[in-house]
Amino acid sequence: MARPASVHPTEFELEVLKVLWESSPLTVREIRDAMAESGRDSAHTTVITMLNIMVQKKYLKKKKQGKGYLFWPVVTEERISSKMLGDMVARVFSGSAKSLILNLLDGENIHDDELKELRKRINQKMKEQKK
Amino acid sequence: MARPASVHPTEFELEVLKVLWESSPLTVREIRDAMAESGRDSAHTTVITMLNIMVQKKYLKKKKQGKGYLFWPVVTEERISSKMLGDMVARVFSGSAKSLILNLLDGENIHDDELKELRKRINQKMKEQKK
DNA sequence: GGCTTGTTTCTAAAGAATTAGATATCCGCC
DNA sequence: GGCGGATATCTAATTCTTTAGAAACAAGCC
Repeated sequence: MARPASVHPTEFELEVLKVLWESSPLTVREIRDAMAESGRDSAHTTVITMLNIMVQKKYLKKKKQGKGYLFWPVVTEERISSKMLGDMVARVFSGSAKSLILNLLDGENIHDDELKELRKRINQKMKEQKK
Repeated sequence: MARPASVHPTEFELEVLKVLWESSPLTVREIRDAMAESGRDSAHTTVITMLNIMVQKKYLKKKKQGKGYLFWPVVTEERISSKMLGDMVARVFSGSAKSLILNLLDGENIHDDELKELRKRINQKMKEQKK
């Protein structure tokens, strides 16, 4: 009878993960600083709170080191990205990955050389599926 | 000092929108029933509450008709989809639409004829950009 | 030992999302 | 005009997310 927990990392959690995917393990201070760099300047205690929640949710692990703790991710970027993307395909695009891609192609987001790369990858994929 | 409002339609709101994009305008009862069909069976008053919130948020408009109201969307599916997708590209894929698409292609989500269609669309796009 | 500095734990506040009951209102019908 | 059924409004409870202060604790230094 209330709001359900998000199945994906929340906004804050995703930012933490991005920092740690870049380099880990890190201390709270290092994480805090990296997040402040990219615009999210939270209090030290806030970051600790969130990190502990993320350990609870099994996104991270921590280990005592000296005064404080070191944190590192136990989920991969690929896995999280795929899950979030899959969810969006299902929920927003009624299960059609194709229509999602068409939507992107209609935007102005993709460079010429990137298009070339995508076409190559599609051809490859088609060959594989032939087998 | 609290959670910021979502810039996108929430889970519930998206389900309402999907119903109304399919066919509109509809009464509360019709919306409620359609949502129950697809698995979300809420109380009548819950649906009313959410619909009014959505009118406030400018997702819908309503108009008196007989006893009750008729509701219809004032945002298009394309617009909402693009926004949500753009947000995901930015937040999850660091701004690279290409890497999002590659992620999808690596899955097992796309049929052969769909791949063909995508390739066609990419070729088209490349021609356009040449100009 | 006690102070400083940096850290964590405890606690709780506030807004957002979701839920829905109790109550009020409207409209057609007898 | 009043009753019954359908509808809407008001109100509030619950949980999640985000925030961070106050207090506790650890470690090195004088």
